[in-house]
Amino acid sequence: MEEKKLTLNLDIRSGLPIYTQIANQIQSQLVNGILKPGDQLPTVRALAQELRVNFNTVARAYRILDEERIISTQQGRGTYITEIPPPEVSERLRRESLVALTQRFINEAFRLGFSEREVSQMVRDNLKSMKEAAVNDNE
Amino acid sequence: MEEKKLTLNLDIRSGLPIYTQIANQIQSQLVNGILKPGDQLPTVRALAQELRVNFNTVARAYRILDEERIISTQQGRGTYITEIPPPEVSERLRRESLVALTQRFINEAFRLGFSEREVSQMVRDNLKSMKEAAVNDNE
DNA sequence: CCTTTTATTGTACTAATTGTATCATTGTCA
DNA sequence: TGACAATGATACAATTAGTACAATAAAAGG
Repeated sequence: MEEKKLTLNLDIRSGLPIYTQIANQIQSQLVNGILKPGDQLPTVRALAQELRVNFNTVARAYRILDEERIISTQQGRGTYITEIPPPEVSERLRRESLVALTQRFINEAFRLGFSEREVSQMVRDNLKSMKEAAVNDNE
Repeated sequence: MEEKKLTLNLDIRSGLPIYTQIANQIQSQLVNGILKPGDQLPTVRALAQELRVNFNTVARAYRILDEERIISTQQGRGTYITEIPPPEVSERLRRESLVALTQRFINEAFRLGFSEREVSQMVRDNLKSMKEAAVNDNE
């Protein structure tokens, strides 16, 4: 669950940009179970050296996967595979997990002495500021 | 009121720096009553060893909490939860803990692939059914 | 007891490692 | 050849680790 070698095969003639190839192959290795949630990916510089590529190209691949929430890149620390919503999980189980998650959240909030009003207000505010942040990202 | 074990859970995939995670969790344990005023926290080196982290990382977390007057760090002696949190501080802590709790909840829900709409709907439903249950209890 | 020594604890400063941002260069294709 | 996408170069910022130090407490010696 740590420090995989991460063997990638780049093909110059494929026509696909290098960063796309890197991103695709990491994603497919995750789907195939070669990479697992929690795994640390090589640093942008290490993988770049291995692939004989500029590290910004690797960083770009990582950024794509990060935006898709497949990995989590953290300045000063490294990049890690995140959990993925398992596609094989049924919609019913998915909903159930949200229900459970929500109940835990609300119970905890009540235990801290917050009112129903405070809780729903906080959820609204939080969702709103999140949406605004997303909008800013697109401008 | 002394020498708690202080169980913390670091998540490398959370995207938050370790020092932030440590500070947040100590703060929330105080709000939740797991830690109490006057409690001595582990030494920076002890907690660092336990978490497999450099002790400066723990020291940074402690410094953050110290600046917020939540703990008192004393060179040569140790670090302690502040004795009497001023009322405005404890109220602030209470609110901040709700913010943090809400953010964790929403992040987790998004990570599971739920939309903003689904999340807010689920919170509404859950609060509503809770209120109804409370009414039934009083009949 | 009091003083000196040693151990323990947090602090300060710096270095190393990591990802990010910005702009320049290259190459391809209409 | 001009525009645009891909890649490279360079400087930067954030996080964590390494080392030396200072303050306090505890232990030792007299």
